[in-house]
Amino acid sequence: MPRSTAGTQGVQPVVRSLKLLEALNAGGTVTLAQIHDDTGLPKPTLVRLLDTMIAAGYVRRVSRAAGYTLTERVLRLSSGFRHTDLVVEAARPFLSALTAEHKWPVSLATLDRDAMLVRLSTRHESSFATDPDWLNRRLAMLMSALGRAYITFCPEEERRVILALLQASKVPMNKVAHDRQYVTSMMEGIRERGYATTAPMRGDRAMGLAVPIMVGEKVAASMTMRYIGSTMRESDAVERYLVPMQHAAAAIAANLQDASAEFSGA
Amino acid sequence: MPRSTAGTQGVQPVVRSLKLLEALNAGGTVTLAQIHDDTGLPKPTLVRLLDTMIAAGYVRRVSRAAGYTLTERVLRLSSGFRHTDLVVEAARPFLSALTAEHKWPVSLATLDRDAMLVRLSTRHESSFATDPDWLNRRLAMLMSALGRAYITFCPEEERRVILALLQASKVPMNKVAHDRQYVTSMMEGIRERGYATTAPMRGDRAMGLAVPIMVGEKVAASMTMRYIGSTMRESDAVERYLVPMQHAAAAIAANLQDASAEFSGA
DNA sequence: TTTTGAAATTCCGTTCTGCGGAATTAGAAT
DNA sequence: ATTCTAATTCCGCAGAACGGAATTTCAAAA
Repeated sequence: MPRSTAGTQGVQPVVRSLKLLEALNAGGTVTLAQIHDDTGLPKPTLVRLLDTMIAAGYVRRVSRAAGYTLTERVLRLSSGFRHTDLVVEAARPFLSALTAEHKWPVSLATLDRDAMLVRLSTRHESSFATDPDWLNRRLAMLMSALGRAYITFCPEEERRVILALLQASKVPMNKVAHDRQYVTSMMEGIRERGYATTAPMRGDRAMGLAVPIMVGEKVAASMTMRYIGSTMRESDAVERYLVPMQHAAAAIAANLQDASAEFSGA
Repeated sequence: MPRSTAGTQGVQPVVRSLKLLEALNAGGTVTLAQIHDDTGLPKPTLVRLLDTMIAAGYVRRVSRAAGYTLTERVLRLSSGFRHTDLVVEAARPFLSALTAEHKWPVSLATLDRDAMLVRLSTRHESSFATDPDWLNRRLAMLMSALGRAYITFCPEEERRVILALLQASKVPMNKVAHDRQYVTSMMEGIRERGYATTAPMRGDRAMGLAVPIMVGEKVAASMTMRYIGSTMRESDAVERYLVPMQHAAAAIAANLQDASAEFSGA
């Protein structure tokens, strides 16, 4: 049993107060009785918790009759959760599934200005740790499989902006952005084949096979499977993994659209 | 001392967990040490709280080294806080100030489909309670000062929709929407004078003096001062209160824009 | 206005839980 | 492999949270 659970399900007042906040969110302005019905918590307990939240500035008592309501301060409880995080959440189980079935680690990255930021990785779920952990690190746009998949499939307008940023960049890895010929033919190849690969690096045994996660015309993220080049040829990897990867990408995109509908409509 | 505070400021674990959530929001993915520095809470306590939140689904441990991060579930803690609530928050102190200075109650309403919903009132802060409390009730668009102020100053497109809704309505009070002549001349008068008044009602001693709260071209809300007609003529009320009301409206709009910038940009 | 009744709030003794310093362990870096 | 920092678990005490019962509040009815 990892992480002791001490017989109870965590710190009780915390669990209860989160329940309470969700109830307030659901109802707008709610009376004590309604909260009591929704949460099943005893009224004196609710009053105590509500008083605490009022003192902390998250809740206001409207009137005895109307009950309680949230203040704008609750926005601080989720303001740091960026929209791109939704992709990460939606993708998590699918990446795990891919790794469980095919064994290689899979990771996912989103655009971060002029590079790809690795947001999610199943490295620790795979026995075949290839690289050091790239989680939360930035990868070069034109050298990494993740970056190539992104820039190739993103809308024309966006691609133009990114390339301009890369050309203005002083980082050596971005120098290739000046080579129009190289960039264009690379992207043509990727579009044709439907996947991107890592640029060959000195002494890097790990190969990447990356596909975009498309939501409409936009690319929400890209994901890559990292395998060790010496164990199989690229054509073998493509034959085995490309279709599963593409299916996963489509499924993630579908989940994502459901999720955003849920939160913009409510 | 109203509402006992028992020597401490509320339920401790709740206060602490809210602090913790804010820290996680500020940092994205944060290590235990960072949270410790941010919040000043002891590490064992933080681990206990974090475990609780993980069990509840609001937090995930990324890795020992990278630390902890929020899950999409935190959106449930504030998803119920609608954008229009921001106006209410921003307006609150200004309405209180108006009532403190001029004694009459002031209230604020936002559009709710085809009527105005009273969102805020200083009725209980004024000695001169005029009406029963209209908080959270819906007022007729064309008869109330609040509704008239809104529909007169809102964008053309929006006005057309509202009028269509009113004409389709079966509520007797909305019948006047069919009288084009009446509606047009009423709005012309309001635009000229810069404020709206309540439609004269039988036996209603209370008079309203309402102005819009404009954010750009849009009307975020309208606010009205309610005074007793027999104590002064409309011209007196206008002379004394119109300019303060307009200033307050402008100040509220300014505050509001700051507030929304803070939360969309972060 | 007074009355009435339902609902919100406070009280307070009991108990159990949250607390955090110290000890331990995990894991990254070398 | 070794080292060393930072995360995590342990555990006995203190006092905080708990919630049933009593009380108060407030709005609507008379």
